[in-house]
Parts: sequence; C-alpha cells; structure tokens
Amino acid sequence: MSLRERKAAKKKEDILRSASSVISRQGFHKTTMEDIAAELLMTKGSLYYYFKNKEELLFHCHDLILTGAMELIEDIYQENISSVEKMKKAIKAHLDIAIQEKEIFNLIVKPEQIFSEDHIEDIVNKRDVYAGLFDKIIAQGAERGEFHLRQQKMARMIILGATNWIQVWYSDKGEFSKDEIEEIYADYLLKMLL
Amino acid sequence: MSLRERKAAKKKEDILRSASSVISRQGFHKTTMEDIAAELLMTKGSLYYYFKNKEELLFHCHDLILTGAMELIEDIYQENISSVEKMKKAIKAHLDIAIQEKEIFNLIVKPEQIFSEDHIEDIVNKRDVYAGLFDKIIAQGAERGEFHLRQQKMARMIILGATNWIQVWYSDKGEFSKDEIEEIYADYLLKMLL
Amino acid sequence: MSLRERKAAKKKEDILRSASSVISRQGFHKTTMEDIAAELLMTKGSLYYYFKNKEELLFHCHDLILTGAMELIEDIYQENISSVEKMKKAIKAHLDIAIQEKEIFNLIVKPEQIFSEDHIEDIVNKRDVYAGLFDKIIAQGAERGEFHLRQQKMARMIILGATNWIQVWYSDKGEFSKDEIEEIYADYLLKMLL
Amino acid sequence: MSLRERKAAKKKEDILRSASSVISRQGFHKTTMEDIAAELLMTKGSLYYYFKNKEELLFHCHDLILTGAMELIEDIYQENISSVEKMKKAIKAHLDIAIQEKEIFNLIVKPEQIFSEDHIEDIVNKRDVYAGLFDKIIAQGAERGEFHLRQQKMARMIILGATNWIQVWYSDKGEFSKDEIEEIYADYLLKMLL
DNA sequence: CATGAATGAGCTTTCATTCAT
DNA sequence: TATGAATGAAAGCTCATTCAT
Repeated sequence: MSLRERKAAKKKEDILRSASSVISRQGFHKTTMEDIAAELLMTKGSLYYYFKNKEELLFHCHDLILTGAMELIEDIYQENISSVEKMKKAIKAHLDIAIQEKEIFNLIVKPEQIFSEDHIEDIVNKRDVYAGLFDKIIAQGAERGEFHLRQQKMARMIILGATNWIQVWYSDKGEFSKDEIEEIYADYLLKMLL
Repeated sequence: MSLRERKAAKKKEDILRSASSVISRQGFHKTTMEDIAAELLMTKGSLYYYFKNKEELLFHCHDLILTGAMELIEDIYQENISSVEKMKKAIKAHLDIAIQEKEIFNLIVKPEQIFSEDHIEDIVNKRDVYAGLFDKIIAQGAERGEFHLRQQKMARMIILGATNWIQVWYSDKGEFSKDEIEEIYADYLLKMLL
Repeated sequence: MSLRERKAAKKKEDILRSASSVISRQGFHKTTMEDIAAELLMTKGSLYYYFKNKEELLFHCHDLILTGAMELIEDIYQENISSVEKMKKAIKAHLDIAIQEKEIFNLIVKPEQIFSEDHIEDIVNKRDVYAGLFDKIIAQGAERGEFHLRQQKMARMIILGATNWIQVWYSDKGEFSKDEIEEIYADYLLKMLL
Repeated sequence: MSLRERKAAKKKEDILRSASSVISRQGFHKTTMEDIAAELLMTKGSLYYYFKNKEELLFHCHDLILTGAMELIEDIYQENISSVEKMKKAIKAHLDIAIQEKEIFNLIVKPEQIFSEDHIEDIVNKRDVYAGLFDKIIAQGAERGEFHLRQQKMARMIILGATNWIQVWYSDKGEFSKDEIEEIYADYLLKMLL
C-alpha cells in the first residue's frame, strides 16, 4: 500500500470512528451527514468522497467494530485456559465493547430497519459468526465437563442479550465501576452455565 | 364521561393499537404519520385531532403498553405463590410482551433518541417503576430464603436485558415454540437467582 | 367523477400545462421543481402531492401533448378528403404542435436520456403509434394512386424530422408568418410524395 | 508552435474527441466531468488544465466537429460537378456526421439551453455559416436551372431538419445500411428541389 | 502536468404539521 | 369530526470547480 493509500485508509478510519461516536450519541436516524462532517471539521460533500452514501458509511462503522470484537473473542477462545475463564473473559470483553460503542453495537439489533437488502445478508452473517464464537466456547466447556446445560444456543442468546442491554443503562457515574459491573455480570451469567 | 368523550377515548385507543403495530413492524423513524393513518383508513390530518403531534402519539403508545405490562406483573406479585413461581411467571409475561410489541417495547430503551425533554422524565420514571416490580419479586424471594444473591439490581438488569433482547431474534417460525422458549428462558434465568 | 376529483384533475392539468411551458423555455434539466412551482404560485413541496417525482411529472406532460396530437391526426385521417389534403393538414397540425410545445415535443427524441426504464417502453410505443398515423396516410395515398414512392417509412421519417426541426429555429418574429411557413413546408414535403 | 505546445494541442484534441463520444452516448447533462476523465484514464482535475470549465470544453467539441463539417461541405461546393450531384454529396456528408456525432451535433439545436451568453453568438454564427454553404449550393443550382424553387432558405431548413433528425432513430442494426439510407434520403430530398 | 482531496451551491425528495372547508 | 391540500424545513446526494502538493 502506497503512502497515499495508507493516508486515505487512515482518513476513512478517522471518519468511521468519528461517525460511530456521533451516531452512538444521537442514533442513526437523528444523525445527519452534516453532523458527522461537522465533528470532523469537514463538509458533508467531502464525506461522499470516501463513502458513497450514508448507509455505506454505517455499514463500514458496523464492520469495523464487529471485526475488532471478533478478533478479541477469537483470541480468548485460543487461550490455554479453562472454559469458565474463557467465558468470563469473553463476557467482559463483550461488555467493554458494548459500553464503548453503544449505538453502533446496537445496530446489530435491527439491521432491516436501517440497511437495504444489499447489506443485510452480509451483516446477519457476520453477526452469526460472532455469536458462533460464544457457541464454541460453550460447546467446549460442555465437552470438557465444565458446563452443564442442554440448550446451548439459548444460553448464548441470554448471555449476549443481557450484555448487549448494558448500553441501555450504563453510566460511568453509577454506583459500580465498569470493572465491578463486568465482574458481577460474568459471575451471574456463569452460574447459568454450571 | 359523556358518550362523545367515550367514543373519542375509544378512537384514541384504536389509533394507539394500530400505531403500535405499524411501528413495531417498521420502526419509529421509518413509520410516517401517513402509514399510521392508512392502517386505520384515515387521513393523516385526522390524527392530529386526537394527538397533537407524532411524539405525543408515540408517548401514549408507550404508556399504554407499559401500563398494561405493569398491571400484569403487579398481579403476579400479588399472587399467593412462591417467589420462584412469581419470577418464572413474570419472566414469561415479560417475554410475551416483548415479542408482541417489539418496537414499542424497544422504545423503553433509548427514549432520549426519540422523545423531547418534556416526556423523558415521565418515561424514565415509569420504566423504573416497572423494573421496580421485578426488584420487589427478587427482594421478597431473597427475604424468604428462596433466592441467594447479593447484587439484586444487577440481577434484575440481567434478567430484563436478556428478555428484552428476545425481540431481536425471535421468529414464530423458529425451532422452538414461544412457550418452549419462555420455559427455557425462565429456567436459565432462575438458575442465576438460586 | 365527484366535484373533488374533477377539481384535482383540473389542478393536475394546470400543473402539466404550466410545467410544459417552463420546460419548453428552459429545457428539462435546467428546470427545477422550484421553477415549476413558482410559475404556479405554489411551493415545490405541493407538486409532490400531485406527482410523485419529477420524472413522473414530465411523463404526464409528454403524454398529455402526444395524446392531443394523436387525436388531431387521427381525426384528419378519418376525414373524407384526398390523401394530398390529409397529408397537408397533418403536416400543418404537426408543425403547430411542434412550435407550441417545443421542448416537450422534443422529449420524444431521446427518452433514454431523461426517462428511466419504467417509462421508456411506454413512451416509445406511443411515439410509434403517432408515427404510424402518418404511415397510414401515406399508405392510403399510395393505394389511391395519389402518392408515388417506394420507401414509405423513410419518407415519413423525413417528413417528421423536417417538421420537428422547426422548433429549433422558429420565431414568431421571423420573415414569414406561422401560416405561411406551414404552407411552404407542406408544399415542399408533398413534392416528395408525388 | 513549440513541441510542448503541439503536445498540449494534441492532448486537447484527444480530450475533445473522447468527450464528444461520451456526450453523444449519454447527453450533455448526464455526462459528468468524471465520466469524460474516466474515458481518458485521467482524473477530472486534470481536465481543468486544458479547459477552464465544462462549457468551454463543450464549446470546443462543438467547434471541432462543426469546423470539420464545414470543410467537407465547402470542398464539395468547390467541386466541378452538377448542383444535383453537389447536393447529393452534401446531404450524404451531413448525414454521416449527424450519425457519428449524434449528441454533439444535436447541440447545434438549442445552444441557449447549454451555453452562456458568451458563446451563443459565436455558435449561432458558425451554425449560420454552415447552413449558408447549403444555401450556396441551392442558389447555384437555381441559377444554373437545375433546381426550381422559390423559398430557398425554407428548403434548406427542411433538408437540414430532416437529416439532423436521423440521429434520433438511426441504428446500425436497422433494415437498411447507412449507405442505403443516405442514398434514399438524398433522392427524396432532391425531389423537393427539382 | 497530474491528481487526490475538499468544497459548496444547488437539486430532488420526504414528511410532520397546519388549516380552510 | 374528518379531510384534501398546501407548506416549509430539512435531509441526502451530486458535481463542477479549486488547489496544495
């Protein structure tokens, strides 16, 4: 990749980060291209130099964050530790991202209300792959005799549902610190699997 | 209440039910006043006779559903049964509503992105009251020695989070029936409390 | 048709006439919805109450004029006169319309550059039907022994081409009156057919 | 002219030819500077090194083609052949260009809709000079007793109109070859002059 | 010379809202 | 009460044009 290209790639990522942040604050529909541009001290016209429309921009936001998350969880899965430990770590990592990326992560929820058919399949697939990582951890734990449960997929849905929801109410001014919350969540959810 | 007033009240509720249904399908931002009116075989102008604007309409949708849900859970709380049973019933009832009212229930999530300041406080309060009902069930269960847990609020958040999330993926064509799903969810989540 | 409906239909036609006139002056691409609205003392938003987009509006402009023209020529064809007379009348009628509706008539030319696929077929068909009326006159004249020519379609194309072109240069301030021009055109073109 | 200048001149002509071709396909308004640049494997910024804006570029396209056409017809006029032959040749030559340059030639039609006042006069003048060449052929033919007609200008307009129109419908997949069409056109139009 | 990047004016379109009838 | 009609503000998007490098 040439210098030029790397510069452009960096700019694209800057835009995505910035857009993610604004969208997380205001929601996708209430965020205008102008809002996003303003945050970057650009004009909205310039955004279209990098992304061909609003949906495309969002799609890449989504992709960036989900890809990052997948790498994290995949790494945890590869670690040489007990399944209980893996799941604890995975839950904490997931909570971390959900808190940070609020709205973007929330997009995973209802792609049909935002994305056109072109992207939905891609998005749903990626979301499934991500969820699959948690399935793998659970399955491995069950095999190893660490977890005892019948409906593994259901358990995974409960775990991801509960953790995704945290963005709804989390505030860094709450009674518990982020780390404490993550600890408590992990403990509770692990109880379900044992 | 005069006949006329009662007629108007009924019409209002018709509108709210209809609007809820459309919004649940399409999402709030993608639903236009025209869509809502069309569903009722009215014209959008008429809606403004009953509700002074779109937000007001949505606010009352929200209220209608949340009030109904509160009554259900309150009744369950008053029943003369074990806390375990109460919680099971409450979880199932909550799942029922979440599945049925999808989008509207989803509003409970991020009111700031939709409602203006006039309503937010009201909405947040009601949501807290509703959540409080679950807290009461948990507290009672702990008192009675049925539940064993320290962070009661956290547990409640996990429960509501996990159950709210169901709207994201639930489909009546899935592997499990609604009743089965509710049973499984209730079982898993109860494991957390014992 | 109710009074309401007739009123609306009339308004639609008003808009079409007005739009035709503006477009004929400025060309389709240089004419904004605002221009059209201004001519009617409306706001551009209102136009969308009657026509769902700019293309649709243009399509109906086109239709209105072409339908009118077809009726004129069809009537001439039905008259009980010699083919020479029919063709003369048809040429004059066509010139009349071409002069009056300049730009709209010009649309008949390159629909692909303006219309999306949805409309092109319809437009091309109508245009063919219209041209077919001239073919019928020519064929009848040939049968009756009034015209002597081999490539009838080619002759028709020359006639319509020559007459369509008039909008390019016609001005009511020129050396000849519109009637004189029509007379001369008809005479010249008839020479071709005899 | 220095080497550098000649290089630049050549590049300019390359651009004009390329632009003509794209515009002929898509029409002026639907052709963006990017389209033109892409065809030349350039970036749109570079175009502005050679032409100060889109209108200027179009103006020179127009000029290039019309100048070429004028030379052709002028040469025909100078030939030592009968006026009938001259006119036949001129018609065929004109048809050739009209078919090839479609859209650009079409520009001759409505300069006001595309060009600003700066260019209109120039364009109209050149167009008149071009048309004048046909007038000269006709006048000479009348003088020589080959043609018999009163309104010479009108005849010329009919001839140019009919031939210009060919771009509207010509396709190289039609029933007749280009040569045949030209022959037929020339024959028909000549009948008008005799 | 060429280009990548940025700009901003202008366009079409949508839609909540208003209001006379 | 209900509605057809109109409005206007705001959004997404396009593209000719500019300019530093």
